[in-house]
Parts: sequence; C-alpha cells; structure tokens
Amino acid sequence: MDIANTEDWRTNRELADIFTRMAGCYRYLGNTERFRAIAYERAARTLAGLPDDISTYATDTASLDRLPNIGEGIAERILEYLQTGHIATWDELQRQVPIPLLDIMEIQGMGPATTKSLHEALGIEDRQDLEDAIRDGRVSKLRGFGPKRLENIRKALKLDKESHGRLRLDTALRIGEDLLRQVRAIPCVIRAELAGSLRRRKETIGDIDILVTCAASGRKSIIRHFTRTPGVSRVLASGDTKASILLASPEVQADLRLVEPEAFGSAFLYLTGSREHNIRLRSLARERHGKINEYGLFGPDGKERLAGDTEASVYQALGLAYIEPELREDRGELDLAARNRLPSLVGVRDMRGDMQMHSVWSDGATDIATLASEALRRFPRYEYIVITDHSPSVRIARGIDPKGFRRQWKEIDRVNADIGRAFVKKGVEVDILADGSLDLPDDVLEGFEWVTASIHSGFRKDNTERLLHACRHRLVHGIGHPSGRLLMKREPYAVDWPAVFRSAAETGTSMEINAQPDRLDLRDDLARQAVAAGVRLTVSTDAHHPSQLDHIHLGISQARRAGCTRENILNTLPWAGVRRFRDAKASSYATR
DNA sequence: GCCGTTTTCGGCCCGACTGTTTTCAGTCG
Repeated sequence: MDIANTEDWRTNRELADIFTRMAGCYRYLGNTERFRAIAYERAARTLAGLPDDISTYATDTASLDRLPNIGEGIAERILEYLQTGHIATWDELQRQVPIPLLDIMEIQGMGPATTKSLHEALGIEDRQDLEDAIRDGRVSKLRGFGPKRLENIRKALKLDKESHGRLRLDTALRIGEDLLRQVRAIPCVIRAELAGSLRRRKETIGDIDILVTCAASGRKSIIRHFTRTPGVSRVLASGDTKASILLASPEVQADLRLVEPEAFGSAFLYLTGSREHNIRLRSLARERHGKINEYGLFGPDGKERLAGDTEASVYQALGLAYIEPELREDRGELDLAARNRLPSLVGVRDMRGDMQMHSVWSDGATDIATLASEALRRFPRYEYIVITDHSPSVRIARGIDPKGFRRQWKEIDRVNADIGRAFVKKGVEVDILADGSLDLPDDVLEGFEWVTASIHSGFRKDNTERLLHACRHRLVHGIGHPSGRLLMKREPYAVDWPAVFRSAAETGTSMEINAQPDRLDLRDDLARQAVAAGVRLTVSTDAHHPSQLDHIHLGISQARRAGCTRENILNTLPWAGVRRFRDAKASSYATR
C-alpha cells in the first residue's frame, strides 16, 4: 500500500495547519496584511475539507488553481511543500513573528494589536512571559492597559488554562435547553430560541447563543434578568441589545441577543452562523448591491427592507432555497441552494430501527426485554432493534462466547414471542483482531441476523488493513464506530479512508454513525465522503442503558450535518430492506 | 492572496460592546 496515503491525508492537514499559522502571522503583522491572512485562512479550510490527498490535485499549478480559494500564489506554495518539504515564505514569517505569540492571540481579549504592542513594549514572547509581566506590574504601566482590561486578560488566561473551552453536544444541549426555559420565563420575552453551533448541532460547542424577540421597551429588564440567572459566575458584557454571562460548572459562556419581532429571521440567521456561512450570504447580498445585517436584508439604498421576518424570506430574496442549520458550514450549501439541489435531510422520524445496543449479556445495564419495551415506548415507529453484545475477546466488556450467544438467542426468541413479532434481532458486535480476522468463527457468525465488526484495541497504529479485512469478510454487514475516536479524549487512529470507503462500497458493507455523544463516529465530513463513495450508512445508538436510546437524535444530527438523505441510511428501511442489503453481500460472495 | 452574471482592479461581512480616552481602536461573534 502507498504509505504516504495511509494517514488520513496527513499532507492536507499539515498544509492546512501551516496556512492557518501563516494567516496568524499575517494578522499579527497588521492591517496591511489582513486580507492576505483571510486568503490563507480560506485556503486552509479548503485543504482541510478536501476529500482526497492534495497530491492527487497537485500535478501542476493550473489544476490546484481550480480549487476554491487556492490561486496562483498558494498553489505555488503547495507545490513547493510537496517537492521540497518546506515553504520559504513560512520560514521567513517564522523569523519575523515569534510563533508562540500566535498562542497568545488565541486568548480571549488578546488580538493581534494587543499582542504586538506587548511584544514590542515588553519583549513578551510567549504565554509565560505574559503571565509574568502582568504579575510584576510591567503591563499596568503601559498606556492603554487600565485595571479593568488587565483583570480581563488575567481571567481569560486562567480560564484558557483550566478548561479547554468546549463542551460535548449532549452536555451543551442539556445546559442550553435549561437556560432557554429560564429565558422564556422572563417577562416581556416574546420568543426565545437556541442558535449558534448548538442549533447547527456541532459535535462540540464553544458557547451557548440565545436569540430573544421583545419590544424595545422590555430590553433593559430582560438583560437584567438574564445577567442574574442562577448559576452565573460572571457577567462578561451587558449592553442594550446583548449580554454575555459565564455559567459555572461546567464553565460555559452564554450570549443573549435581543431584537424586535420583525427582525427575527435575519437575527436568527446571523446568530446561528456559521460565521463562514454568514460571510458568504453577506457577500452574495453585496454582489446584488444589497446588505444583510441582524436587522434584515436591505436594498441598494440601505433603507428599503427586502426581507428579514423569517430565515426563509432572506434566503428566498437572495434566490436561495431554505438551508437547514446543520448544513450552514460553507461546504458548498449555498451553491446547492442556488440550484435548488439541496438534499432532503434524514430525520429521526424516518428511522425504522436501531442497529446497535448492548444488554446485560455483555456490558449493557439492562436485560433484552427492557431494552425492547423501552425502545417501543420511546420510538413507536421502530420496527426492530438489533442487540449487538460483544464477542469474547473484548474482556473488559464481558464479551460472550459461542455457547453464551446460543443461550442469548433463546432469550431473544422468548422476548419476541411476548411482543408478538420479531422485534428484537440477533446481532453481534464482533471484535476485529490485530491481524484483521474476527474473534468468532464463521459457523457462529452465520447464526446472527446482523454482524457489526469493530476495533477495540491498537488505537495508535494505522488500522486501514484491519478495516479492509473486515469489509472483505462475507459475514460482516457493517463496521462499528469506524474511526475509534473519543471526543476530547482519544484521537482517531490512522486510516486511509478513501481505500476503506471504496472497499465498503464494493463489498456492500455498511458504515456506522455511532450516536454515543463521545463518539459521533463517523464524524460528519467522513460520513459525507463515505456517502459520496457509494457507502450505505447506519445510524445506531450503541446504547448501554435504555435512556441512551434517545441518543439517536445526536446520531441523526450528525447524519444531517453530513448531508444524508433517508436513502443514505440503511435503517430507515423496514427489516426486509436491511435483510436484502445483507443478503446481497452474501450472494455476491457465493458467486465469486 | 483570491476573485469576477457590472470588475483583471479594487474590493474583501457587519454591528455591538468595552475600556480608555476625549472621539475611537480593538475585539468578538
């Protein structure tokens, strides 16, 4: 195998990383370079989102130039990097700008200008220097650094050190919905909604945004109530139309924005983002001599208001179809909306079953009968659930041996007899061993109605070959949590995804979007690439407790962010459809 | 440095809040 291609497009990431840091340097160098900085940031985004290794585009400058946000200059630098392993401009920038200063610019309140003035006045080179200079009073002697500003920087430094700032989607949703309930109870609030990355259902959330409509006369009182919400540890900002608070445990920032009811749509759009999506929208308005801000879409005179009461009205006035929040990431959705080619996104109501969960037979918390009744109670539309307890080698999860599975099947038969139909399916999460083989023999695997194969060890190495082996196994129907990542805890292992997706599509093997909030694996961009490669996905909760059956909402959000339609997701089909998918693989192997 | 359904030059999203200063620059979302 091509070694250079086995590490999840290492070169794309390296280049994106360099360009991001180059952008940081240009920002630091000041206003004259700020558009160059933006250009490098955009190029970095393009590289990071590329479905294939950059070298496949990099035959010459012209073919690179065809990629969005990559022109002649950056194309030359990409080629230079591929050919020589370094970029002369980047080397030069590193001589001009102390790179640890980029770190300082990440701290809230510390922009390029502040960072530069501290570097020039006090020779501050890194975070430690900054802390020292604040402590021994050198900073406070400088013009422009009053006591309040100093205190803010001190607190920002502390916060940045303690928390790495982001919350998991499930945690942020819980806190956000709780806060939303309190905001809705404030007098004078007409309407309140969660916006921001929470509404876009990003896998991790930096802060909570709430949009409120009210009459102008109610603003002061609403802001006052909001900043006195129980659990507020600090008020970060508080003006006429917006306020920011810091909630304690877990520490997270929440922003409130007030607008009048007729501006709801444009404000919702603005506050939902993403930033990049908004910039595209505003550029589009500008191309047509208009202007978008929080208050509406305005005509050339800046006064005539063309739209803004609903989000749809703004999109429509710009000649775009309505774009679902999960798609607003500037990944080509505006283009699709302009051509009316947006996908019709899958929803939880489309789901006919859950493809992975665990019972007390291995590491689950409840018995099969309870899982079945809870699934039916929570999701009356479900026609099946698949019990996928662990195979023997996953000791930590009390994996079951073949004899145990035969006993388990009898229990499943009894539960189904009680329900009166074959609601519970006999599945397994079989372990993919180090050499790519499975830890149950074929004659046992043949007894299951659904076989998911997953990796539970060897997270540090390249696991491409193991996944390819599993895809090529005639009795494997799906790959579970394919990348092995744990959000904010464990990086995904290295995989040559194009090769694995190609193999999954060829062999008729599905790939999972695992809905556990710390997995969400495949992540959105990989799921998108899998679908583009012709892979069928499943969305499953991997529930270890009945309450976790509700995680299907998180999994579906991830699928929606990947642009998935119902057709892309296998378990939107009745079981007969799942069986056809499964049997198609078996029969293609029988004829080989 | 990138980009073009008025442009190959002249733009590059837009407004609120803070802190410090005395009319505004810097930062953020």
